[in-house]
Amino acid sequence: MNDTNRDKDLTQLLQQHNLKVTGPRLSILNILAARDIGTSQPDLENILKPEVDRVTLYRALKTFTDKGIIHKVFDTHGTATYALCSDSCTEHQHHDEHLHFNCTVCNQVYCLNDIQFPEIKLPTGFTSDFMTFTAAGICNRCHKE
Amino acid sequence: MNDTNRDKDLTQLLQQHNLKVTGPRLSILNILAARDIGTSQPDLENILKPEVDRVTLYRALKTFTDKGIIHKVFDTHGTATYALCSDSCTEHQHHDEHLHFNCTVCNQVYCLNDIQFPEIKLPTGFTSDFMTFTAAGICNRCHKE
DNA sequence: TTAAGTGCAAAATCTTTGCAAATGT
DNA sequence: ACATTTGCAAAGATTTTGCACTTAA
Repeated sequence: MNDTNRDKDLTQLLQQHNLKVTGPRLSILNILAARDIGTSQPDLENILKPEVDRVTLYRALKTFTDKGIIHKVFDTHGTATYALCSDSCTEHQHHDEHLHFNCTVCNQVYCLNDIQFPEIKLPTGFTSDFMTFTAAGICNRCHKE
Repeated sequence: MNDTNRDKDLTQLLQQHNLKVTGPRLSILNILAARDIGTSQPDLENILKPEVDRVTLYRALKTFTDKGIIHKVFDTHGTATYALCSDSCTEHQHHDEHLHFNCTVCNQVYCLNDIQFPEIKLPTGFTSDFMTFTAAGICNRCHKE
């Protein structure tokens, strides 16, 4: 997809959620859309500096998360990374039950959508509505380099 | 186990790692040993306040983690919780590959040692040496209440 | 005795809040 | 035009660092 088409998509994405289409918001979404991996707030801050104010970034991430446009995935250090939601995410519920891979070299978080989530039987008395699975190691790009 | 025996164990635990046996350290380890669930730094801080200084707590948690006495487990909000290591953890490597359960009511983290870790096949080019699995939901105690 | 550990103060970070100015619709 | 969004400043919260005093061994 070329940049023009992506911008158009992202514009629609914002409009669909009754959010105004602004420069900072498009910049943030463009990065997330282009990278296709989870990106942390500090990383986004560095990429967008100094065009986008840090506070604007915080607020945009919160707004996007609340609206169901992006979701948080935590890397193995507990740092939040952000990624665009699939279409099935809504304002009220996120569907993010796939595996994640956190590369210890580039520290990015991959969504492994193709791998089936394992079946887990919890002990008696425990009920779960949300599960996360994260593997840490070295990704294919970092292996090659 | 009664408190006297536990103190003796924890004293030995510190000595085994060439750490001095001090009041703050025993207090921290006592809480972790008694609770048998992951406990966050803020929770520990409140429990130990005002006997133990916040800075001392930070430093003790870091020292214990470095020495392989405790390890971090992240809850589903990315907050670190701390739990005593099993014997197989060493200064050089932690073995914490069991399932965790994070109750959304009491927010505590349970280690589900009895449940087998699922087998996962990663995509080509990805290698992993560490995996985490966390289920979020309601624990058996909170269901009863 | 003395190296390790503690506690206080202060610095450095990280995150949120308030508000006036700018901007999208 | 007007509500939303932004950017700056400042407040608040969290974490780290420096250093003199204390304490376990």
